Amino acid sequence: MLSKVYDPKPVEAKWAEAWQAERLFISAPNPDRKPFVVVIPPPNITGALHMGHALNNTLQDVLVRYQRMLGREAYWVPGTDHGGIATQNVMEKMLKAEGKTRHDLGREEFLKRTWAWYAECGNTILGQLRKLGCSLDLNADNVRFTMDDKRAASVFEEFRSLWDKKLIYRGERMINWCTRCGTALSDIEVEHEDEKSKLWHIRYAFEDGSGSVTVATTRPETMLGDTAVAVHPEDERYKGKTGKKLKLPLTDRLIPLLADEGVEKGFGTGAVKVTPAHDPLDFEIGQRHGLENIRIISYEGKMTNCPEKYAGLNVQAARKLIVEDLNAAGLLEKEEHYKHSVSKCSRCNQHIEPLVSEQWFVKMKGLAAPAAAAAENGDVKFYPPSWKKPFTEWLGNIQDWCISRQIWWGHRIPAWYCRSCSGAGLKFSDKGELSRVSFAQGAKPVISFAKPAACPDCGGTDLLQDPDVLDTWFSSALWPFSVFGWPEKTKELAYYYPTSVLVTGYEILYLWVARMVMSGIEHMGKPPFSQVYLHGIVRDKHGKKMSKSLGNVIDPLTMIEKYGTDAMRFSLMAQTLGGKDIPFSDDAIIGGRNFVNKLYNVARFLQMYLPETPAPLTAERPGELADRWITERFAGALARSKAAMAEYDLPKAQDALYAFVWDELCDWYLELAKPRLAGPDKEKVLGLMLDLFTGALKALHPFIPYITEELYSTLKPYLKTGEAFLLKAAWPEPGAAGTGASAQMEELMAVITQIRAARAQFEIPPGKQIKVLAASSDPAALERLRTGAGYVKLLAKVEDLALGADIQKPPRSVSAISGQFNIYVPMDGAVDLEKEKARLAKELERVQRDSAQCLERLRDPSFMGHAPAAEVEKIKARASDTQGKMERLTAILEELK
RNA sequence: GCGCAGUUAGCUCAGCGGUAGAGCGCCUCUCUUACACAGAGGAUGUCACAGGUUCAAAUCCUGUACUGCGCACCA
Repeated sequence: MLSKVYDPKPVEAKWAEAWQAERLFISAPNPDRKPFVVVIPPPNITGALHMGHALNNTLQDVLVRYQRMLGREAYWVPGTDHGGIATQNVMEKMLKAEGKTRHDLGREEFLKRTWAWYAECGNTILGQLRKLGCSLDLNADNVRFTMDDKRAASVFEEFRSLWDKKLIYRGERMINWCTRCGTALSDIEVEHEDEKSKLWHIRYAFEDGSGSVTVATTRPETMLGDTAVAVHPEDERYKGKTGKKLKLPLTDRLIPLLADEGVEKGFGTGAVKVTPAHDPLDFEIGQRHGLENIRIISYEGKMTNCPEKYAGLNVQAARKLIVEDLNAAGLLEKEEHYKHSVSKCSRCNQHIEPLVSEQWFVKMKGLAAPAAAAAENGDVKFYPPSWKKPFTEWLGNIQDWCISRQIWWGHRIPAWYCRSCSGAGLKFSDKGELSRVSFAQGAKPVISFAKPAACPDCGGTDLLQDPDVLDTWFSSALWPFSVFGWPEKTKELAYYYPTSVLVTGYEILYLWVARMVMSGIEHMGKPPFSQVYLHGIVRDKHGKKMSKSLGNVIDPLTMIEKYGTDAMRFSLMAQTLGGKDIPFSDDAIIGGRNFVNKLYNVARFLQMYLPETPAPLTAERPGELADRWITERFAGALARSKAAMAEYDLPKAQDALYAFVWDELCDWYLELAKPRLAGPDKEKVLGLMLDLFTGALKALHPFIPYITEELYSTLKPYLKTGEAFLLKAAWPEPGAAGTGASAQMEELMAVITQIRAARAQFEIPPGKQIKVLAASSDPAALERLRTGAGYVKLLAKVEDLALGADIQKPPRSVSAISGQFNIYVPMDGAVDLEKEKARLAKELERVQRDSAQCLERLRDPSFMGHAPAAEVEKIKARASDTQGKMERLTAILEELK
């Protein structure tokens, strides 16, 4: 006999291995079948998988396994993402531990190391996906990487084609600069956070001595780059003063006071200092008035282009010193506490410096419009649907996308410059490497994947590649078709594109999903998927975001080690609803583990009765009430589960099966079957149990693949037909329901429950066989109970069940009411009369309340006049039912007096 | 500031017009040869608040309050 408790570890390892070795998850174009395609959101190669990955990949796996069992040509395409800044940061952290920076290594050596890291980390991630039970073919020939050769070809094609269409351009714009990461970022890689700060009021005096203007600012240090002060054109306070010059404090520069609609009259003093090089609004004002952009903060975050005193200071230090100097000069009018929103780098949490810089951009408006239309007209559908609006609104307000990053790890921008023709447009580092490019100062690009043999203008051969790399999302945007070899016209691309559903967290809806939709339409002519399933974030049990600093991180691998993969998957699926965030804890997993153990024990139970030498059982099936009932219940559970799957309601789909197995198959049917397994019906009953249980295993397989595959493999030899692997089996078809067995069975179940309750409350020892009497004035009901007497005797431990229309309550007995029946349980000794009275009185009260409610409604003319007939009938039936119960209860209570 | 979600049993959440539900936790009994990772029984709720619609509201509408999340140039 097997152990009482299931040990998932060896079982999960065995099947994970077998599935990969047999290559059961590989797919090939098959014109006879409809494909079901999912591309994995490729995990960044930044370390181990976390709980979010566990959720994301389990969701996909459930969908893919389910569709595979429904007969679709299922293909879930695996891969990893090079992860741009995120990965570079990981590398830099490791270097820091060695006391080095990437500059100590140089670009080439740094990239060599990162590729080595990719080999290591990429494999770790694939191993972890395998552990999660993902039905991904993880053999090397099937795994993609966003920076492998084929994907590099896709990225180049994307760049070239957008460049040719003039959708990629280079220009000087306000961008978000992270001084820690040392690169530009796109707008959506910036997070906003409220921060306590101060609002400083600074006085700028007019050149002509006619007083002054006071500006309010949260960033006094940027005043060194001011090129104007602006007020609203209709602000009375500044009537006649605009156009005059102001003396910029701490410098010898003069700046104009000008009028601009962008200034809000109500805020502060109504006058705003204008620093076009370091503030987005100021940049716009500057553009409108032709102001000069004076960059006083360097890419390193240090003061520059300013009086020597401040040069080289970091922003914080400069702020402190400047405030002191202004105060000393009597120009600081006041300082107030102020809370405002600051920009932070989503990768390293450092403050972002907005600054003007020449970068590569993609023009987005024209790309966004068809993507928004696809969402509007339903070509791309969202689950939950509430994401459609934010999606289309974001596309509607889209800004151009800054795609160049001043880092090393990534797809290098395929632009080359001739050293002699580009002249002053090329800037070099101390080491003589090309460090920055300026088209404004004369750099001329040649777009090419490989180094061009010669400069098309002068024929020179000294060409240098652009030092920047592309935003990591630039390659991710192509993922649903680059994985199939685009721009090559492969047969995979033709068969699998567009994919079926994209499953991802809502936090990358704009960063990734929107861009995939745009590039899919642009390059393939169709959106890359028709459905988007957006899930929430896995949080700790209190709903807090998991983070290393809070110490509340739950590691999926630890959970798997402790409870098994199936248990973790089960509990994740039980909680992921409506795209909401998921509070997760050890406690939550235990329910999953217990269920897996329950299944395991059902199999153990069956094995006790199955012959030792496996052979298919008889094809005959039993047909008594319990058999018809359980068959009907299974059909219902399958139907509910299937319907829920169609709506992406995975918890409901799973729960329907869970409830069937536990509450019906185990708690009732299996108990009822026990004696029959020792009798002549043994093989037929066993056959039905095997049908139902293996059916449930199939239906549950997408959720808990390991235990179901394992149990199926042990039971398969007893089945007439069986597939080699459960995962290749067909998902069971719901059979017919509504044979009437349920109502009849439930009547008996209610009687059993009543007897059990009486036993428990009057402390009749659980093992003791008792005598029970049941009376009813309804002969048909009595007949039904007579037929089902065996069930009652078995499950309520009754050795003698007396039935009759005129049965009287025996003295020293406990009473209960169930449906049509008065049930009496004679007691050995004296009955605690007070307890019995209290129990019945409580029941009477409940019935009375119900009855009164029904009668009141039936007396209410507006109810009778308005409610649908069916509803009225229902209430009438309830009224008569409760009336009967009341009378019977009252009679019993009367007798007890 | 604008928008979107949420507010139901101690906890996590279902239910979304016709008698308040599940899982976990809690209490009582039971190690009955599938399972104590179990079985049987039990307790627990002005369904955030205020209005409205309706014969009937946890469920629909309006508003308020909190909570969370997006978006936003208020210096």
